[in-house]
Amino acid sequence: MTTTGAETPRSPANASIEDVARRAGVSSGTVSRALRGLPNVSETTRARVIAAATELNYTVSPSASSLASGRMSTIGVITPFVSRWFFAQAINGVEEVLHEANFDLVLYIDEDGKTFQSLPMRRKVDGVLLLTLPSDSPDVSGVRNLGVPVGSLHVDIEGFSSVLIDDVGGSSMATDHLLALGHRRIAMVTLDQHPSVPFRTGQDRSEGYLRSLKAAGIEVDPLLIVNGESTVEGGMRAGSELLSRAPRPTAIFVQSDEMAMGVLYIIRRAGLHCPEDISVVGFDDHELSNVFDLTTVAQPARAQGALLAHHVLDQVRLGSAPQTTTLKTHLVIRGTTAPPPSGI
Amino acid sequence: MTTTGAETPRSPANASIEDVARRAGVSSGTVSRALRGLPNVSETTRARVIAAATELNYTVSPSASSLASGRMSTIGVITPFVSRWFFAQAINGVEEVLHEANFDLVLYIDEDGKTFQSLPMRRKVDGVLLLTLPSDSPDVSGVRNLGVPVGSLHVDIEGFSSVLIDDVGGSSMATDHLLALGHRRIAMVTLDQHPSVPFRTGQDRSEGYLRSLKAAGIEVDPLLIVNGESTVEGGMRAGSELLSRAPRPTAIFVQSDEMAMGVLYIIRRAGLHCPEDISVVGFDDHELSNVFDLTTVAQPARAQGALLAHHVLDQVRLGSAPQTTTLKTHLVIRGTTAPPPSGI
DNA sequence: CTGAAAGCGCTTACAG
DNA sequence: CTGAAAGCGCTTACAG
Repeated sequence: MTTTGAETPRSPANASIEDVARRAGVSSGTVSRALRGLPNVSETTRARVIAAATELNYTVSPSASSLASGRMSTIGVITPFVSRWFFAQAINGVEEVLHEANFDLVLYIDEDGKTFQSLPMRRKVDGVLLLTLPSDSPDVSGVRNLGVPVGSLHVDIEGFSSVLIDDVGGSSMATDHLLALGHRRIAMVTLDQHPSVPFRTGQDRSEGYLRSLKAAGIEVDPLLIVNGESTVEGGMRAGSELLSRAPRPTAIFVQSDEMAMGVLYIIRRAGLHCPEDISVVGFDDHELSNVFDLTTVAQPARAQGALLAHHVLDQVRLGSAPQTTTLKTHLVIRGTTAPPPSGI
Repeated sequence: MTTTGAETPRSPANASIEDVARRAGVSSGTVSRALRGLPNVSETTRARVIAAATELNYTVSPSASSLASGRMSTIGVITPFVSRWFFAQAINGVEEVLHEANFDLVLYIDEDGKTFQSLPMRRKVDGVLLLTLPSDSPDVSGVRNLGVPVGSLHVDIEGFSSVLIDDVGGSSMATDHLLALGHRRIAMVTLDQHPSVPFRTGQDRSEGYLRSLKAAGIEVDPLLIVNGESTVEGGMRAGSELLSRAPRPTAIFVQSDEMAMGVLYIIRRAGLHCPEDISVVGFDDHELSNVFDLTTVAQPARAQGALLAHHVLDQVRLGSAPQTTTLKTHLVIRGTTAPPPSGI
């Protein structure tokens, strides 16, 4: 097989740093420094090296580079789902930041915490981003012993970077909005609660609701609080249950938009109208929320992922300390909330 | 810092293969063979090595292993979105298979085909899975020149493995269903068409519709075919347009469930009822389709990802030839389709 | 500013 | 069945 020139090398068995060094008339050490933009390389030499590298279509061998330097340029991301709105958005934010920083994203989808035992990312990542925690036991010691910076979303763990949102405040806003419209009989559909896990999301959102009711002098009716299991289907079940209460609630605060979609479905299916007969507020600002015309508490999921990635990247590259940031939420008022039916 | 025994090594600066060899009283070459389950190692030696490795909590250094062997145990996945149903499901399928095979999944989210130019996965993956193609020009030569097996979803490219579905047949089924219910004035909302790209999805789904109408002896009305831009919002726009036609169509075949959700929203918002006034069929069987009670053509997105991963893994590990598989679709009849209003 | 050389931690023919 | 040794392709003190 003859080649007609170096112009279009048909996968010419990847040039090595030695090839580049030879072509540029320098040592491989100099090539390494020049290509990585290190100081102490004359500009003329650097230019020559870059030219040679370009001509040879050279790319550094990641494994050789990692082996020699100990840097992997890779961040492991552990997520329970890739298909749910919040996680998908967070991953988008993470990916954008890592990509920009020339880090690779190794994805581990882990619903039940197996990854925390087998640690498949061991020795191949410079850092780990936890979009979730092991569900049974909050044992993150394996990840901690990896010896690399770790960041966690929505959970504040000693020694880890984290990004949180004000779940209490957000839920309180949602509840206050319903109160301001004149509602008194306000139900709540909760996320799954994890008693043994430091995920405070569900508890915090409940707390905001309780706090607002209390501030308004309204007694809490435990029959108006139902678990929606974090899913659309669970929201449907919870919605059915709440519609059967007598007297029926005039408004429902739902701790996630996906569950709220289930609730809305049930309301419509029961022949009721939202918001004329009953108001609904969600939490998330899911991308379909506007399609459902759903009033909701918006949280910046993508920004949370991006920020978490930045925190961990700072630790990896600058050796800085773990950082914790709490992001704001805000109420998005759409068409599923209105004053209660006048008959009540 | 003193250690109180080898039981709970607090990140003991990662044992190397030499440490294991010393402890087991063999050479590092034997350790390598024993741990990888290669033949030509006596079972007693293997047991000794495994014991030593366990005691030292040894894990092979991926970069050293890759450098020496040339194998990366990593597959690159390029996807335009992680948040859309089809891609999220496909990624789930891919991840499961790769995880099972002990391969890492490096994720590249790439909406506009940049990845095909910069090739960030160069020299670090054993194979590439394309859940998308560069949108401007169908130039996959960069990926091809990577010199590793490539698989593509929904596009059949020479030299690549691929997984396809019968889009023509599926759309034809959907249209036939509407015809069987008695509809004659059947509109269609199309996916974005990519004239220069070998993505046949949109064209094929249109073809199935046209074929069924033709077989039924119905003349195609170009005013009843509108582009929905592949999004919920696009579906809303397309829906509005179609509702303004006179006479109004009695049914709409929508080429994706997400667009169909937009169409359903518009129908409801126009004060019309589905399916009493107008029927709608989607395509996908999106996870929210049952919430919308949407009749649709189901395609196994997760299985497609899994199968594509298998195909490429076969090429990587067995050196087998690229494989192409076409998967079936089936009609899921729910509540958005019914006979046309009797007045018509 | 640059080079020579050690070293990163494995895998893999090659002998035996 | 096992060992000695070369080699994978870089990075990084260390000299100069």
